[in-house]
Formats: sequence, C-alpha cells, structure tokens
Amino acid sequence: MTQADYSVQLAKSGLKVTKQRLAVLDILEKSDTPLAADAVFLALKNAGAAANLSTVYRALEVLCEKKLVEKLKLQDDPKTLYEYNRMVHKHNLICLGCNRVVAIRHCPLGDYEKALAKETNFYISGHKLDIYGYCPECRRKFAPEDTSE
Amino acid sequence: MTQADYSVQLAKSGLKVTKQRLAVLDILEKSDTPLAADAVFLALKNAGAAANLSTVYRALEVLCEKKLVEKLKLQDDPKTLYEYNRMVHKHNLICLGCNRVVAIRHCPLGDYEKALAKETNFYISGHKLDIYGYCPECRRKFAPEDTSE
DNA sequence: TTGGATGCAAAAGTTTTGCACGGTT
DNA sequence: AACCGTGCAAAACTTTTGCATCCAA
Repeated sequence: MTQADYSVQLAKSGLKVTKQRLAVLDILEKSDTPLAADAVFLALKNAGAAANLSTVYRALEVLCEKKLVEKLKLQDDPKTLYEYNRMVHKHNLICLGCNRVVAIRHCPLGDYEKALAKETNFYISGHKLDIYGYCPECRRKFAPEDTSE
Repeated sequence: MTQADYSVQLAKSGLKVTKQRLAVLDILEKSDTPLAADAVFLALKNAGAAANLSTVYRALEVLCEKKLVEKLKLQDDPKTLYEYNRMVHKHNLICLGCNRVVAIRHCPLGDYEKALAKETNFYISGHKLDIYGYCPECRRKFAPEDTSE
C-alpha cells in the first residue's frame, strides 16, 4: 500500500489527509501483528514521523470509526490493540508465550450463528473468536504439555 | 451455594477464609451476569459486607488464580468483568443494547481446534468466543435491521 | 478562510502497590 | 505467634479532554 492509497481511503471517509494519519495507517498496514497505541507512537518516532500520543489515540479512534482500522482487546493485555482493516473476517490465534497474534481466515461459525439466532431470538451482528495456545517456538521453550503424536 | 461451600473452596485452594472473600464469592455466585470490580464493591456494601476496593481487587485476583472465578474482557467495556467459575466451558452472547451477557453452553469448536493445531503446529490451550448482537427486547427498541422470517 | 487536526498539559478512569494494622490458622 | 489479608492513601498506567495553535481543503 502506498501513500496515495491511504490518501484515497482517508478522503473517501471524509477525513482530512494529514501526515500523522498517513503514517499511522502505514505503520499498521506494514505490521504483521496488531499494535497498541504506545507501540504505534514509538513506531512513528522511529519512522521519523513523530506525533503526539494524543494524536495517535485520536487518529486510531477516528480510523476505527471509519472502519479503516480494527480495535481488539485480548485477555491478558490491558492495552487496546489496533490493526489495519483488510476487510476480511478472521480470528486470532494468540501465543501465550510470546504474544504473537496469528490471523486465521477459516471461520467455522456461519451455521452456528444462524442456529443461535433462531434459538435465542437475538439479532446477531457478529462474533469474536480468540484461540489461545503456544506457538511452535514457545512450545519448545515452555513445553507446557507434550501433544506431539 | 452456602457459606460452608465457599469456605471449603477457599481452604482447598490454600487461601484463608475471610469474610471479604466469602462475600465476594457469594455476590458472584448469585449474580446472573459477570460483574466489574466496582459493581462487586457496591454489591458488598449493599449486602452489609462492605470491603475496601483494593481488597475487592485483591480478592478477585487471587480467586482467579485459584480458578474459583473467571475473568473476562468484552469489546466495549473498559472494565474487567468477573464471574463465578462453574467449571463449564461456555460462550457469551452479549447484547449491544443493554449489555446483558447470556451464557451459551453449546460449543461447536472441538474439531476446529484439533484441525487448527495440526495446521499451525500450535499447542492449543483454549479459546474464547463472544457473540455480539441484540436481545429480543433491544431488537424491538433499536430495530437495527429486520431479520424476521 | 475556516473548520477540522494537532500538540501540550492536565485530568479521568481503572487497577496496582506500600505500609501499618488486624484476623486466621 | 506467625503469616496472610485488609484498609487507606498514594501511585501507576492507559486513555480522554480542554484549549490554543496550525494546517488541509
């Protein structure tokens, strides 16, 4: 993704194109894992595009409103994480050892949601599935249990 | 559940039996929805078992460690919620209108986890599924979309 | 030009911690 | 008696807000 792409996205969303917002989008788009506000703040500094922490929070907030960015909260992290919204439904596989977050695209819950809606009479707008475990590397380090077959 | 039951649970966990911990367990066990620390604090006061907020946080923390209580974070609430751990695997159906949390016992994810473990080589320790929507009453109030058939 | 965006500082909200005292075992 | 738990106050940490200034449209 290029600067021009982000500009179009911002403009389409009715937001002013500022270097801070462009930089935030770029950081998130390039990151292979969701980032907390302070991590974005640091990344901006390192990229030579330093912005104020408040500005980062405000940018993240407005980008979430416009669906350019997604917000997520994981169980053991007090910080809210943000990731570039690639507009695909997905789930998170979170490593409890190194906190790496791996995106999982296959979703087994379509029929389940429909059945649940019928059963509970809720209107169901979406769901969030986080799967916790240990990645291959951390398995080796911590070996919480041997599950090899 | 009675005072005596909680005492046994605490003792088994190697915790001292104090009136604050007993009261916290009782509040959570009787609640039909997960509670935030400040709500527990208030409930204690109303029950004539007032305790300090720090004590409530410390009690909740240690009860979580001992698996007597479960911790959960939902997407739009900055507060951590706590619920009595009934030792059953379940999911949450959360109403975006009134924030009611309904427990769902059926879990469709057993095979999915196994397949995912094989595919990613993660050791998978668990998952968390939250489903968001509008309960029957809030559907009527907000009518976000007509999905009746 | 003008309304929205930013920086800075201060505040708000939730949760944690240090320490002296009190209660459980 | 020893040690863990509690209360109180202060602090830590994340996030939000007020206001003056700046910048994109």
